[in-house]
Amino acid sequence: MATPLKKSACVPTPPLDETPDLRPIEGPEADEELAALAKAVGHPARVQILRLLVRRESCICGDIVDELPLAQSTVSQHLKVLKEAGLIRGEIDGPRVCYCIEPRTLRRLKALIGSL
Amino acid sequence: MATPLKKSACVPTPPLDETPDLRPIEGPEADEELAALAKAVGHPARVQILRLLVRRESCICGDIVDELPLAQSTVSQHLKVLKEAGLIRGEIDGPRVCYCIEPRTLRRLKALIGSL
DNA sequence: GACTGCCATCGTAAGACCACGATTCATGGC
DNA sequence: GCCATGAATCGTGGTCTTACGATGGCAGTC
Repeated sequence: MATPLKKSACVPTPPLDETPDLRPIEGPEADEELAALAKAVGHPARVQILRLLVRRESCICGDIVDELPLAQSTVSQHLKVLKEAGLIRGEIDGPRVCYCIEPRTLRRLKALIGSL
Repeated sequence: MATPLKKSACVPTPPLDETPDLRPIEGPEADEELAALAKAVGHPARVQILRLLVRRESCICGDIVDELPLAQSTVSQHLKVLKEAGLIRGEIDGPRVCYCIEPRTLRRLKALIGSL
């Protein structure tokens, strides 16, 4: 069940990309959703991580640790928060893990913010 | 120095509205700013408050307390968070206080989110 | 002046967040 | 099999939220 890919680019960005979101842009559930996403973005380190991942459209891994002035465990926690919010995705690439933006969720966040 | 307005609509929305933002959309300061704004939005009650204030383009006051299932003091705290983030403004209108959206900051938030 | 209503603030208790070092787990190379 | 490496998780403090009731201040009203 191994990925037959070279370890160079580690899965740039997943298949689905343009399917529209069917969920409502407002209402109680949308409020909860927006709050959860905003909370995940509500820390400078996580904003930096998101920026890093957006900039390099392909994904990186523990280079994030080198870019941030934080301990490895702390960065890992921030990554977990972002992953649980659905804003990023982590894929195992051999010994390391590569993270990339989940464009669908990011678009969702923009739509929700835009509805304000 | 009293406002010569009837107490019906309590200052719809302030003068300046269309002046463009000169601050950069990314960089360390922008990251901090986005994180602070997102953190302020990162609670369902505050999202609801923002929605309320956007919906009624004029501002309301303690009606917010009636709309939310929270104690008056809790709502007041949430209002304080939003005010300190610069997302809303509170003006004294006789015995009550009227809150309204600060459109400039809201636009700033949208721009920052949009830069992701 | 006394009273009422509206709102902010204080004080407090429970829980969440943030950061770190230490540990554990998985993978690939030897 | 054994070791190195990259990453997640654990455990621990310190700080920040969140919620509430209680208290305090201020603008109008009587």
